[in-house]
This record gives sequence, structure tokens and C-alpha cells, in this order.
Amino acid sequence: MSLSTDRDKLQAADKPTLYKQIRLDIERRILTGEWPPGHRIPFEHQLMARYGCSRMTVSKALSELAQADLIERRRRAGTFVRRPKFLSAVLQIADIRAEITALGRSYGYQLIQRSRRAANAADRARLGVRKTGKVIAIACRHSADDVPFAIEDRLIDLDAVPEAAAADFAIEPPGSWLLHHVPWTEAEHSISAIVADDQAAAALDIAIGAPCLVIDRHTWRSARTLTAVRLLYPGESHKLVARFKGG
Amino acid sequence: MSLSTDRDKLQAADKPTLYKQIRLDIERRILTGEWPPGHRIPFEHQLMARYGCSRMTVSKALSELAQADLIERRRRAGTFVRRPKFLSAVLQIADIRAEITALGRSYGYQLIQRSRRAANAADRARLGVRKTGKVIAIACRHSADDVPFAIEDRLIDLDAVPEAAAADFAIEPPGSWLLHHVPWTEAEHSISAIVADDQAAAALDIAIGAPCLVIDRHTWRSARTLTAVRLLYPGESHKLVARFKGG
DNA sequence: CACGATTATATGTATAGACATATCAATATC
DNA sequence: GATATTGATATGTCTATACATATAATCGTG
Repeated sequence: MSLSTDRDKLQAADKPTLYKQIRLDIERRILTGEWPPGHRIPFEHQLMARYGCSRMTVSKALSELAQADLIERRRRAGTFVRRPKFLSAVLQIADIRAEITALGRSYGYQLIQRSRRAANAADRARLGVRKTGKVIAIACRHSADDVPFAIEDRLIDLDAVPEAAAADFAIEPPGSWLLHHVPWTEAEHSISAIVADDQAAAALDIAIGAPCLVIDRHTWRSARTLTAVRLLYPGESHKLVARFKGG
Repeated sequence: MSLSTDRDKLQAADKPTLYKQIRLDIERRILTGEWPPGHRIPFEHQLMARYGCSRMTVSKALSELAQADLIERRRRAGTFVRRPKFLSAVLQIADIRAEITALGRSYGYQLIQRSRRAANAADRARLGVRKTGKVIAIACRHSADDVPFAIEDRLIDLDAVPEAAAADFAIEPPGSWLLHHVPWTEAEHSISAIVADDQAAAALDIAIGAPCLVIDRHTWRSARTLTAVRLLYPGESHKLVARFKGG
């Protein structure tokens, strides 16, 4: 007989490769706040036992997380969840609630507007689809420590994500809901700058004409658009920071 | 007797680990344009022979480059240098000339101002150094297809990079010169948004008060600051685009 | 107690070999 | 000629093992 490990569970679910499963498993724990910044991740030999694999395999998973700056590995001490620097050390984080939680700040959410409609021309252009279908349009606001952090303007393609029709976005932000309920295969971020119009200024509590950082994120599942979202951040108070190792 | 490989040369120079040497070697070839987008990188077994190491080692180097989106690996076909999408698929690219060239557009450069001076308080704060030393301050403009693309405001620490004193930045942009002449170990990018003042507006040919995307890049060689640069892009016409694979 | 030397330990790099998998290309079949 | 079938090949993952290296913790000594 063999000892039961988490490997069986993971393998059963789907079957990307094992090291990716391990990476995603740890990533999930970090992004949900289950393992907060500073938390020590189990030692490699413990992960070997847990997932029933060799040390090289867990090491590969940890190396990728370290390259993405989510964790920090220190010889003899162990591996720790890294405290993100400013807004986000990793652009990959698709969930603002996770970002703010990971920063150790209190998260606040307000749904501003939600509507369901047949896609108009603008919607279709934004989603990159041709035929008319149903969409959900959402406007909401995220705050950190009760200060406006970002406003979100999102479209969800209901034909691609029908289960979104039943979701209640009054309490759970759509980004978090999607991350937990809808698998995606590809995402694209486009970063630009605009100046705040009256609406954005009011929602973010900044002056009209003040600069804003914009992230447009488009998400697909195998060539099929799932959702398109525009995030507006006050441009001077928040920064996207990334650090690289070079030679 | 044993066959001579590049491994000897690499090991002799300095001694980071072998896989990092391989990664940097390939990275350098890509960033300098020696291996342009689309170029096929030698097969893993060829790299094994060239560097005199096992396949796992070259694979580790290639994996990191793939994670950084610099290359693309395709089964049976091989490994290829990736073509950056818009402005930059990889924030790591520290050379605007290479960016514009890779986009297939004609590159233009104008030196606006160059001065050499003892570092004042503002310079020291920007470079993060304490004692007063000599610096070079450069203002210049990059254009693509004869349209202003970005303006650059750079400080170089002459104590850390003495050879910059002799460099002529009238023709070659400082970013390219540094990339080819000065090795670095760490860099940090900070992305934010501001509105154009009169000077920036004039240089970029946009309206005063128009939004601009800002990249502040700080570069070190083993804890020693080399250069600090601020790049200003017209915020609405240009975008930073990054693409991710998910699960 | 202070401080330097020693040891244990967790990560870091590297190896050789094995099998899996995607896909390009040549071949056989309808 | 169009379409399956097959085979070759380069990458993708994983193993078991070995030794290197940084450093936290302990031990000894003055």
C-alpha cells in the first residue's frame, strides 16, 4: 500500500502538470490571504511528502513563484511569502481584492451599477466579438483602508460565461468571482494614462483633470473572449512597480 | 583530452552559476539585436554541446527566458526569439531604440541637453546616494516614424560609470550606450501617470494638461546606483502591453 | 557574558536518464 | 488530389542523487 498524498486529489481534478498544480496551489493560498506576507511556506521536503514527488519538482514550482516575486527563498531559513511593494509587484494578479489583502490593507467594495443588456456596437468592439449576444455591464469601486483605490468598468460576455447571470456582484467583486468560478487561458494587459473626467474624479475623490493610470485587461478562454475590464487608478498616489534581475 | 566549449570562457570571466551565464548570454544576443525577433535559437542539444552541460541546465535557462516572454518554445519546431507586440511586451527591454526597431518603425533621436555637474541635493535623492559626486544629466527625445515617441530625462552617476564621461550622446542614445557598455545586476521600474507641463507638451507635441505615462527606471550594479531615468510617453497614443498565460 | 568557531540545515545548482507529448513531415490509403 | 497514418524530433516533465553554499543555531572559550 502507498501513503495517500495531495497528489491524487490534484491529478484527479484536471491534469496540467504536477509542478504547475503545486505552483497554482501555493499561489492560490497566497492570493486568497490564507498565507499572508511573511508566512513561511512548508519546507521543500515537506512539500515533497505532501505532493508525493521529488524535490526537483517542488523546487521548480517554487522557482517560478520566486521569479514572479511572490515568494522569497532564503538558504537555511526557508521560503516566505513576499510582501508586495506598492500596488503590485506582479501584473499577473487579476484580482484587486487579493492585491489589497496581500498588501495588508483592509479591503472595501461598492457596486455602483449593474445592468444586463444585448451587446451594442461599442460592447461588441470592446469584447472583440461579431455577433450580438447578451452582456453584463458592471461599474464598481475598490478601496483600501477606506480610501478609494480604483474604479472598475467591466463587461462580461454572457454567452461565454452564462453562470455570471446568477452571480450576485453586490458583495463579491466581479474580478474575484470570475477568478474563482471561470477558468481562463490567456489574458492581456494594456497600460495607459488618461485624465479624470467628472465621473471618475468623483468616484476616486480626486480633481477633474488629474492623471489616472489605466489598465485594460482582456481575458480569453481558448480564443473566446470572457470579459473586458478597465481599471482606473489615481495616477500619482499609486505606482506599478516591478523589479528585475539582470546581468 | 576533452573538447573545448564556451563553458570554459564563461566560467573564467566571473562565476555566477552556469545556467545564469547561459541565460544572460542568450539575453544579451536578443537585446542587442544580434538575434532578432523570429530568429531560431540553437536546439537544446546544440546548446548542451556549446556550453558543455546537461540538457536540464540549458532547459532551465530557456525556461526562465520563456517565463520572461523573451522567447517562445514550440515542440518539435524549436525555440524562437519573440516579437514584442506593441510598445513593449517585456518591461525588461531597457533600450527604446531596440523597442522601436523591433516594432518595425524608423527610429529618430535628438539630444536636447547634456551637462556634467557636481550632484546637487535633488540629484543625490534621485540616485539614492549620499556623498556628492559628479553626474551627467541628459535630456533627449525619441521618435518613431518621425513622430515624437517619448522624452527621456536621465542622470548617470559618473563615479559608478566613469567611462560615460567620454561617451558621445549626440548620436547614440544613452540607453543604448549603457546597455552595450555597462553591465547591471538589478533594475526597478515604476509606472505612473502625470499630466504634461509646458515643457513636456512642447517636446512631445501634445497639449498642456494631456495625460502622460511615466516610467521611472533605476538601475544598479550590486547595490551601486548606475543611472536613474524618467521616460514620458504620450498617454493615450501609446500603451504598454503584456500578455499572460493562465490556468 | 560576549564573541568567534563549528555544525546542522534548507536552499541552489547540476547530472544522467527516462518517458510524455505536441507537431512537422513523409508515407500510405481512399 | 485529398486525407488518414505513421514516424521522427524537439521540447516538457519528472526522478534520484550529489555536492555546493549561505546562514541560523549551537557550542566553546576567553
